[in-house]
Amino acid sequence: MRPYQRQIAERIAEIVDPGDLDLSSLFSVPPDSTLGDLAFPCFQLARTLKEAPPRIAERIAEAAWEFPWLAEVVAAGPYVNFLYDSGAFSRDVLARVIAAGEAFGTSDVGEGKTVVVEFSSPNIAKHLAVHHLRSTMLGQVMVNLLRASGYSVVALNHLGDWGTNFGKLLAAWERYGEEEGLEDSLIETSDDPVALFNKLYVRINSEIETDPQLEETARAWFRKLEAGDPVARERWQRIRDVSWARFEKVYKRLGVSFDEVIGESFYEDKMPEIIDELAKTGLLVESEGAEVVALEEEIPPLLIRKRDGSTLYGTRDLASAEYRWGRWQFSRALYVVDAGQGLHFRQVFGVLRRLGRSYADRLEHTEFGIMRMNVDGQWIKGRTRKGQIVLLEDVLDDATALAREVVLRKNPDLGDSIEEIAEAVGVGAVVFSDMKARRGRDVNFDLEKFLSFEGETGPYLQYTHVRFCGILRKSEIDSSDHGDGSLLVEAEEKALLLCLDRFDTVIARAALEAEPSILSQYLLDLAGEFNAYYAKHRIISDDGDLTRHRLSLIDALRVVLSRGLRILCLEPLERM
RNA sequence: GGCCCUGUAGCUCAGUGGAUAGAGCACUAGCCUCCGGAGCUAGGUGUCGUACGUUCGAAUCGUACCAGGGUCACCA
Repeated sequence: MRPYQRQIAERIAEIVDPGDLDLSSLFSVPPDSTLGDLAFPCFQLARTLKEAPPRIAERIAEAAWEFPWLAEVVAAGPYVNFLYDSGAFSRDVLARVIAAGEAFGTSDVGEGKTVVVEFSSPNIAKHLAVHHLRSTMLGQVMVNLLRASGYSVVALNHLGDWGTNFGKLLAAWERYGEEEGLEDSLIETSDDPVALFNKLYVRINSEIETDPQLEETARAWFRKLEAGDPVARERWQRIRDVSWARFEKVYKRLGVSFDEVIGESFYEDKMPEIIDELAKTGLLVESEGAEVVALEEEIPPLLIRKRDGSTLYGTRDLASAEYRWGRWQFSRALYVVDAGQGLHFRQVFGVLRRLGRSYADRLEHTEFGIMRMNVDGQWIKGRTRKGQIVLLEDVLDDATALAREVVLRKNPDLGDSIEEIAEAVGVGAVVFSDMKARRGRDVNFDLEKFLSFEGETGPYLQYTHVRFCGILRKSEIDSSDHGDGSLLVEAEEKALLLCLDRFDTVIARAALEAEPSILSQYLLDLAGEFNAYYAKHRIISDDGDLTRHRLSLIDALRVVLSRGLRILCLEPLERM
């Protein structure tokens, strides 16, 4: 809690006896800034004190308040409103921001704790598509938020590199690889080897429909892969390598990186152990020829082994949870996976709970809404098979091209840096539009909206940052000569300082709730407040003292916006 | 049908049980002698899906219902 609020809560506790009521959780913000900066509603106290709220409010307001930073304490009906002294408040907030510098907003609540965040997790032999954007960016931003809160974080990519479909791919490779241009020696040097794999996959799927025999060939190839057959293994490894190389290019553009890339294949030899345990404890039961673990009444059992004895991805998720716990002893483990898998995770977590795993309650499915594609005017859930897949790279390219056009029009003399700026603005627009709404909401993939640069958008935030930089540059006053803020008494300045004051709690809440939009909304708020202020007041004026104090505010705003943008994987620019 | 999620302005969405529910987009009218107009200001709309309940107080919590979406065993 912020210092002012804590001190006020303590003082109230001296004036009236709160019993076991936690006063600090009761504060709110007055609906109108002219009423005050902090409000204390007396309803809860009325219950314990058996006294009317307005009377309590009066008693509190009339008591002695001797904090130098407090200008006014007034009772307003059942509320007590506190008005900070503008000069003192400004000085205190700015001093905290300047002292912390780029570290402002960070905390140590997570110190000594580890959080594992599984996100992105694309399938190899395919391209990253727009629908991967959500898991990828939400996950990376959660990682950034948690790190800002002092947690040690493991950013984990649970690569989809295993399954019977690779049997199909290997069968296709053997059958018509050469004829499709997949000459062995050329794979690594090909422009787009992943596209070749895609073609093979599509082709064998359509051929399987007319020739069911081929299905058996594919299964045979997968068995070879499982058994460690050198040819199968080598080809699979190459598919994995070229796919990863391709992913990394996109990840780099998005500011995404991983500490660990552990594919599903990794858990192949780790499943028997947990299956044995399930069998020994009697949880594993036979059902319709398959082996399952029953769960509570309202959710269906988790399928552990198919009729043919092979495992499923649920089995792999059990093994991966065991592995992660053993290796990291996490205090939280997040699965950044779409909401369509809600049942699956409830089943997996449920099985671990039935096994008595202490860590089961630390697993969180931080789900997000699906991305819908517009097909003939209808918003539908994207399907890879129908070929309407939109490549993530293409979206980023479109965004960058459009950004380049706009930047060039608005600011033609940026020289060589135009390419970098266009990339930052374009990608920023796409990323931010995905971070803006609560993660649980479904999003319609509307390219026009993704590429919008006006209103509540990424470029708007970047533009605001550019303004900060422009002012600081133009003033030619060194930051060591900035004022302490005690001259900042305008209402708009108070609003901005209250905004700055909130930053650390915003980060903390966003990390706790694994909800990037809390930060996005906050930054929009900050930028909006600033732009209104900027239109109304001059920062650099003839009044040298006032100028120096206002520059101090601008510098603090720049620090916070820059840090917030970085956490959201947007680049804070100096010019655009 | 069971379970999960979502219903707030024409559209997209904010809204930690507290005072008169807010932004952006779209539409209209303004604002560059002056820190970057990707901006700002002013215009107006709401049975907060419906009903009942809990509470001093409900968009927020509970129950039921309505509507939309997701999901329900041998894919991941």
